[in-house]
Amino acid sequence: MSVKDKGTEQLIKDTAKKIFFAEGKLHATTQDIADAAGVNRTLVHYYFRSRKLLFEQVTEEAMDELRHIMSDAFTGKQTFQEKLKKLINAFMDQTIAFPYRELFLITETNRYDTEHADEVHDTHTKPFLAEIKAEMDKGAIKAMDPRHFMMNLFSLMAYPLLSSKLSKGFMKITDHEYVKLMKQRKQLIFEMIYPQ
Amino acid sequence: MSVKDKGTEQLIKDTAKKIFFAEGKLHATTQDIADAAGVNRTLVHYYFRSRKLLFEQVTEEAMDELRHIMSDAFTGKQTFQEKLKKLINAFMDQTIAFPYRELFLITETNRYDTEHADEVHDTHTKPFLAEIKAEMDKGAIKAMDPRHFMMNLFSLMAYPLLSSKLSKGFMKITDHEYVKLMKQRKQLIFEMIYPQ
DNA sequence: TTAATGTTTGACAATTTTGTTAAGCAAATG
DNA sequence: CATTTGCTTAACAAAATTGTCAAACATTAA
Repeated sequence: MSVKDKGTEQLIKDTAKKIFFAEGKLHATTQDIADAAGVNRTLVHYYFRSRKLLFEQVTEEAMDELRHIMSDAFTGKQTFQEKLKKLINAFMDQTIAFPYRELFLITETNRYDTEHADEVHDTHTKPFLAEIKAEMDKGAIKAMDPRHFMMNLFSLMAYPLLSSKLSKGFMKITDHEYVKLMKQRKQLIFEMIYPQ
Repeated sequence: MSVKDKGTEQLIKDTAKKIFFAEGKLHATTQDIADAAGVNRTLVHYYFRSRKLLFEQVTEEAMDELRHIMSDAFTGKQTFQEKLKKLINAFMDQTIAFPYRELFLITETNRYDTEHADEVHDTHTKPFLAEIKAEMDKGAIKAMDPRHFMMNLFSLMAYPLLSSKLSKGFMKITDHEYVKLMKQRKQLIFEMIYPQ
């Protein structure tokens, strides 16, 4: 099923996500989005009422996507090591496709001072933190505040893709080389986080 | 010398940096900046001609600040270990004060497709990468592409501060606790990067 | 076919943001 | 004291962006 076949509403939303999350153009106007989607700008208002509501919907769905990564990876009876690999694999794939998704969320939450869902913690994050703690007690990974562990993990996965333009400039890395480096990171991050 | 005493031009620039880099309000208008600085908006145009020129100046100075961190830390005859500590200390302090500085640079470079300074590499980054490589050859740190090492380092330093709102939400961390965690990271990052 | 329903469009209005101008003001220089 | 100079302001103009509306169009059901 192509992007076009999903109907105009979905097309507009997907195009907005592409512009925000993949291209990192956070200042895109409704006109920019309509143009990229190849539709009349009025349709943005027809389907979403206002620019703000489109943004809110996109933001909410992006938050959901983030939430689900952890619940997807950390359910089931696999070992911690296997779950961790699954998490790294899924998150990296998504972040390669949409490097600026979190950047969008951060700037949007800074824009208006919206507090975001609290129940997330209990359902998704808390079990994850508990498993980390258990793994530390076993001595499998270095003891530290599990929240530091989690921050380290997500930092190593997200930041290099978020800052690719800066990194390319500072380290003189070509686009081609950068892709190669990013592909190596799944394994590399696992080894840093979970030393053999 | 207080912020006010530096003259209006500097005051406007400093206020803009505070809004962009400290508060992460990337969509701030010239009116927002003028209000925060307590001056008439016309002064923004008087001193900087246009919004775009103010942004370019702020961007350029932020790039310079980033460049200097590495040259500052990596000149002199200290050991690699000492230089690394110096770098972590300086970068973390700056990032705690201005967590969104890089976020601003990333979105601005995404906005217009500006290529950024190449000579940076030779003067600052290349010697740093060479020292990393030497340290790996000595066996002091785990062997990998030195560029990965550098990415890891900056990821661990920058990302948790950049994403503090998301992290606080997902892990239910209070503002107070977050500050405490961030203060611990200087040491923690050094230990992750440079295992004893 | 006709009516009903949902979709798309262009023209227009409103709002927000940026940029310009001329005049006022204050310090300091002759 | 008069003048120059740089700084500041309010009022206005221009541009960019968002939002509205009625009419045209297409699709489906009666």
